[in-house]
Amino acid sequence: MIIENKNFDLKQIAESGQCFRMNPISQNKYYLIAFDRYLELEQLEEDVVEISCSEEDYNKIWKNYFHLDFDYGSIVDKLVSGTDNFLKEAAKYGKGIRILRQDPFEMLISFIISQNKNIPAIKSCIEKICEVYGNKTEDKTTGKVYYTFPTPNKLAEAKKEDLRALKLGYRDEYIIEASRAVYLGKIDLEALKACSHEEAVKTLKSIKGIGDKVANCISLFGLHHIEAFPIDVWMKRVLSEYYDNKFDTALYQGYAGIVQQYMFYYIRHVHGVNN
DNA sequence: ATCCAGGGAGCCT
DNA sequence: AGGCTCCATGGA
Repeated sequence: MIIENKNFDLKQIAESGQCFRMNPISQNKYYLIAFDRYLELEQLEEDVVEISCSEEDYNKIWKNYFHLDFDYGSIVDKLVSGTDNFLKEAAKYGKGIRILRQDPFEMLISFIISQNKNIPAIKSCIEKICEVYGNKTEDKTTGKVYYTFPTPNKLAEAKKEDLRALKLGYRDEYIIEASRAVYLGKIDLEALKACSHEEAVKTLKSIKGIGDKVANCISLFGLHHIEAFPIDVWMKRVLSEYYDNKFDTALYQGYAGIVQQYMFYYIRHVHGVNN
């Protein structure tokens, strides 16, 4: 079905570093694996996207997933007409980005894997985990075969040596411990959606292998706390090169995570990163 | 070949 | 609170 929505750009979303299983098929066309489902999307024109799903699934799942009921335009307008020159350019450049509502457990594991890796390496590790611990599935609409993201149970039972064989490095025990915490109910990810961002970060950081940055990414991309503000090497670069390390997130109270995504996406572009 | 990546734990001031 | 060092590995 065809979706018309402003500030909805597949390329920008796929390259924004928040999702690791959305990749190009051809020019303007992407596939996405999320919630055990496979989806194809094509950017027909600016603000017009064709999605390979029924209207029912769109309303039930994907509208929510892409945060399409939220007005990004007013935030972009505010930044573009504001006094912060870096944000002015950043918002202009990434105005089609949306913060996805992704599966919390998938984000938990994905961002544990992400530490000290570049995005292509993260993607490759995640695909390997899915191939070994996920379910092989065939999409009825397109006939494409894909692997779902593993359940907490499956990863909780994984052996350290087996994960190490997938080249996850020292993150193997972090993954197993985090999966056990979720499987055993010590960490209730659904409950963390309902509580505050600060409380969620505090709880996530109690898991070994999760520090401030990863916790903020999980909070932003998995729990949809859009006030989260993850600071990675790219954001450190922005904050020191453009703000003398004095950026005030309080100016963007309640939606700092969206501002963060514009900054992250733009600074990588400025430095010529192409993945 | 060398550097670096959507970092964090452990240890030291 | 802030600064080291080490960690395992692949992409650029």
